[in-house]
Amino acid sequence: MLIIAGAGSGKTRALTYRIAHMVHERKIPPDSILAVTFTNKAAGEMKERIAKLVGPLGRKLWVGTFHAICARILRADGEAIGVPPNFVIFNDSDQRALIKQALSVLDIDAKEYKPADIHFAISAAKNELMSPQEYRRGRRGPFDEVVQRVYGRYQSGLRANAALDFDDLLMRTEQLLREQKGVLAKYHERIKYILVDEFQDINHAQNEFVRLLGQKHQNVCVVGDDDQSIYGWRGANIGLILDFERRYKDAKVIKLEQNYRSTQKILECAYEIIKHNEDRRDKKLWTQNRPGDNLVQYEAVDAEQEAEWVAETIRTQVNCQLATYGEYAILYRTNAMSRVFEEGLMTYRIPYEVVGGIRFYERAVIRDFIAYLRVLYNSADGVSLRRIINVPARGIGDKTVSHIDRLADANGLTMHETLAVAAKDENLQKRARSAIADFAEILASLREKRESLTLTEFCRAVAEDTGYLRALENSDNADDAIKAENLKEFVSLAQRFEQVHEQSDLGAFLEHIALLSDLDQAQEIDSKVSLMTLHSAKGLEFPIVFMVGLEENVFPHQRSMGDKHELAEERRLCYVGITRAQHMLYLTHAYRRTIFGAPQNMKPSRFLSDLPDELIDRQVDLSNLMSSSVLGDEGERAEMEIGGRKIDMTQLLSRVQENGAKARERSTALPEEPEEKPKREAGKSREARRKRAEAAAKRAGQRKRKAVEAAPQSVSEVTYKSGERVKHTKFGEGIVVQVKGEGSNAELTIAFATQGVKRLLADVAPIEKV
DNA sequence: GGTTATGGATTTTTT
DNA sequence: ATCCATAACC
Repeated sequence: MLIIAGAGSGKTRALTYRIAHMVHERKIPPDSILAVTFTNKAAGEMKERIAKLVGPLGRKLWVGTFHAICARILRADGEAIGVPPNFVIFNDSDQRALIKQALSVLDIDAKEYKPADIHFAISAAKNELMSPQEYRRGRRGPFDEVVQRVYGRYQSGLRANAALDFDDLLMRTEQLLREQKGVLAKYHERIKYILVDEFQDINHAQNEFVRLLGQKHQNVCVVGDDDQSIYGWRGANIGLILDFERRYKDAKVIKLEQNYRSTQKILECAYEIIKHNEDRRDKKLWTQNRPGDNLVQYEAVDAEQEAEWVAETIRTQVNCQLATYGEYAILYRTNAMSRVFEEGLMTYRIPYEVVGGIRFYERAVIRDFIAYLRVLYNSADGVSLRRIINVPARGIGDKTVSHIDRLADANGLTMHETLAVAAKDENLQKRARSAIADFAEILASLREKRESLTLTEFCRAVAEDTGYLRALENSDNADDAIKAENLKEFVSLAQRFEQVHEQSDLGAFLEHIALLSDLDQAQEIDSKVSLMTLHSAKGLEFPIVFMVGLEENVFPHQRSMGDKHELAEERRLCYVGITRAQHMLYLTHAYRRTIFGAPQNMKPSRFLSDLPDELIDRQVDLSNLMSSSVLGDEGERAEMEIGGRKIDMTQLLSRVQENGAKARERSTALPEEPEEKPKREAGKSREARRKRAEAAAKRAGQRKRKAVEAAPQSVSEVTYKSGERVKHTKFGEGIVVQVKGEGSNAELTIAFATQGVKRLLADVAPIEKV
């Protein structure tokens, strides 16, 4: 069965009710049902909802992500194709390290062939189930040649480390099921019903996995929406959802087109965006919900103002009890954009939660510690060993390490085994030898302890015996204190894992953290504004949504420019964002944004101009006019172009009061008294939060100082600020839109109601404030 | 061998 | 603006 389910049409509900029906009405044993999702979040949610419907029986269901399920299959049966049962899972940075190693072995310049690009190519090949040998079919460039060689080397590197990468989990499972008929038969026996969520995001390897598992019983039910396919860059192939009908000849196709989530106006806008895409199944969602309010578009001068406006809007609404913080989401295109919004929210003391982004597990300390655990779990893992061989510094530097490398190569041993050899090698300095011996001793004693200790105790022992924790605590580097805290936090995380999971040995724990990257999700997310990328927002809904940074080259992203398919994907991403909103949607953009530390002029996103005027209320903050790039030199009619729209100056003038009041409000809202640091939430990234809070406080301080400096030096001088109304003896009334310089030397740019825009000197021009 | 200074690249989205 | 790799210095 193929269920084409539009956004907000109750897709997860359809899946969970189907499962409940199968269990309750059809008396199908729950352990013969497999439900597959893409994200842990989705898997968790599904488990929860099924548990509610089905009760304790539901726990026997097999629910998980593709990767988690494959890992489980490979642990159980992978040995048949040479996958070691205690394999570790390499993440991005491990993979990158291995690729760099391969590049240096093959003597290829990492500057010419970027590891990231090669990684991407290898990953793509694996998603297409292509081996290194098959890689070059139909490709013949120097880059492809390099990729092929690195790919081969990389795979043997993985093997030598007893490791699999994310893509291997899929590729090797496919291989296992394809080659080992006995294994396949075993799983056919076990799994009779397969359900797949978000089928539009499926890639070739995953599709093959489903096909092999489902081919016997032909009972496969998939749910998806081609308009929400946003993972093409990861190998997802929309074609496969179409292929489904061909593959399963008597498949039923069901369309869910009623939306239960959003207002009519929001849906209308979503449709206006998506309808521009070609090659989509034409469908139009409808709803019985109320029409709702118009969407609001806000234009800011710069990203800071944009963030401030968002924060202010949220605070005002919450203060008026129109909503609670937990009902808001701020969605942006790239993670890098979260920061400016975090600062804005902090200034207004609004509690928030960043979903995704810099993760706990990606921090250097934590990765170091995990590397220790991995080495102790799987002694073949040389990548991890290399990472921690000199952490904390113990006198085994690069020179010594490459010597060990050579020894390992020469003797055909793992790096770990080579330690014993190296400790006796006369070619090494005595100091290095004893350092190596001490290190090997630490590892050996820890490995022994592993037998008798619980997971938590063992983690504690690793932190202490390796001297890592001590080194961090004794350091006088301020950052190290934070790192020590992190380490302890990690140990208590292990403790929590041990309490929650029945199977809580080291292997299970390592797998858990390898596959679950954002375990530190908020518990009390209900009371906080959620910040996340548009990608992470897929599958979620929020009463009030801010889509921010709607600017060309940000969204649609620069890298998608010029490619029709990628632009179509950006458009789908926009569609996904809009359809997250239940009651209200705000769309914001800024004319200036700092990218890579350099301020850039930005243009409003093309997506904004696709929205129908009558559904959008545009809020143009007058200080936009400060941006001279948007000033037009209009004549008598005194029209100006702002954001591609003609604005009548008289209208503009009528807004002056409002804006002036707002500006005054804003300047008083800004810290008069020293900024009291926003309440911090316990839990994830406490110190990251602290750092950011400090940065924000600093900024606020600077801003304040600036304000003081800008104040008139002498009372006799008249100073002008943008947004103020002035009267010129000849030109009549106008608004100051830009002030260059200070005091009487200032050059003012003034927009006059009848005479257009003029540049005047403050102390010469015959003007006075109105 | 360890620590600090400097220059260059870097940011799409995720299991 | 910040992270990372390499070079210079202790």
